[in-house]
Amino acid sequence: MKEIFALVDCNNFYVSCERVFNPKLSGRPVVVLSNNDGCVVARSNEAKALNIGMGVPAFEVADLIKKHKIEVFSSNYTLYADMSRRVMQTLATFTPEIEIYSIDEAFLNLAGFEPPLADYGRRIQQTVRQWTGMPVSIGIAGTKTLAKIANHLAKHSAKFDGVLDLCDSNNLEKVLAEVPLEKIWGIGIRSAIKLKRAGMKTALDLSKADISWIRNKFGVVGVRTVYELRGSCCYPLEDNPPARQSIVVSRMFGVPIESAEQLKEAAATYAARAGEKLREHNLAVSLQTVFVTTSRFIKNKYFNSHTFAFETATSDSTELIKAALSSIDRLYRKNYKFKKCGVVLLGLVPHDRVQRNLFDKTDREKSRRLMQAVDAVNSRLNTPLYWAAEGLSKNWHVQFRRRSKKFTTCWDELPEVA
DNA sequence: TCTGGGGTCCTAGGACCC
DNA sequence: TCTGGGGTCCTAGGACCC
Repeated sequence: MKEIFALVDCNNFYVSCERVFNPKLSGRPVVVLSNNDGCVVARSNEAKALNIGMGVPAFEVADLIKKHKIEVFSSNYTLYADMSRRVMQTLATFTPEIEIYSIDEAFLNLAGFEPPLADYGRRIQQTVRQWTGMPVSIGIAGTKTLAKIANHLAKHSAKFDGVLDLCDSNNLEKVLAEVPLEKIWGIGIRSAIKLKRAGMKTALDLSKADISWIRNKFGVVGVRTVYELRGSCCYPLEDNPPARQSIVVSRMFGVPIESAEQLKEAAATYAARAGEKLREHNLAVSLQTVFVTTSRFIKNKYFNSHTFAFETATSDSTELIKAALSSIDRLYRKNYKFKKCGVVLLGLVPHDRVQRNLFDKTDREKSRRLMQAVDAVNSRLNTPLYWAAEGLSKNWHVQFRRRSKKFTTCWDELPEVA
């Protein structure tokens, strides 16, 4: 059967999450900032209209924010993750064939559903709004790349009111001729520049490009994009997500770190968090890379990384922390202002398929029970257990000065009705 | 003064082997 | 001066995504 994809995408997701619990924000310009309140990562339509760019540093738009009384929030990942879960659960009531593509997007397979599919899309849209408060846009088409385009048009053109089905479009060429290259899924800034140099301007141009030329310039990824624009499906629905390849925990510091001790606290903190993620996914790790870096924007730059190989794959935070500390011993240099470090776990294997080393003397069962106990306690407490190596004061810690409450996940922070 | 975080896939090139 | 051919595996870096 021919594939039919619906891409459901939450509008301005982080901003919409804030608005669900703070209705006064509706109709007002709102932005949400990244960690340390560094960059703008979400904007309401009103903020976009005021020329607040995506990803711009907050200090660069400070004047605009003041002038237009823009509402500003720090990221509240706990709230956003919970809202995402609610939206995805709602979508799953419409079809079991769902691929959660990101925190705010999912592909649904609508093959076999009775047309007109736009009506069905509208029902999905209304249900999500009613059950979760989240506004979504829906694009429907025969390939994921075309569904992305449909979604983009649905969101930005008032006449579609948030839902567009390109399957029954008899003038697909006319639609594609309106889509600039940069808006195509898989075409980033580099590829767009190369394509423009070759005289192309729109998705229609790219869909008609010579395949061997594309293969030569953009590899198989480029070829797939062209076929997808032509309506041939190259990316099927992944409703059984493939095993994860890596786990990363990295953060910029609230203030620069100069001492080895504090750098170790940070590395230990991130290693512990990486260990939690590892166990959440029932994985063990065989390679751990730790990297440290100064700011990208200063003269005296330094970046370095070190990789530690575990003899036996592990998911024990104490082992990750120990390895991270030894990595910092090699990476630390005096007289640098470190701005960021990170822990990367690679070589992930399912926990129940770990190959024991012949000379491994560790009591794996004891370690597993300890980690289970720590995770169980931490899932219930607001002030979790942590390892001594993480340090007590953490004055380098990431800062969130304007964070909203955990409205949906913390009894002490429920919204109040006056 | 202040510039995010976490992922994926692909490719080219080197090491190594027969 | 001349200096195999082909395969595999690994890694770093590029490009992209949200």
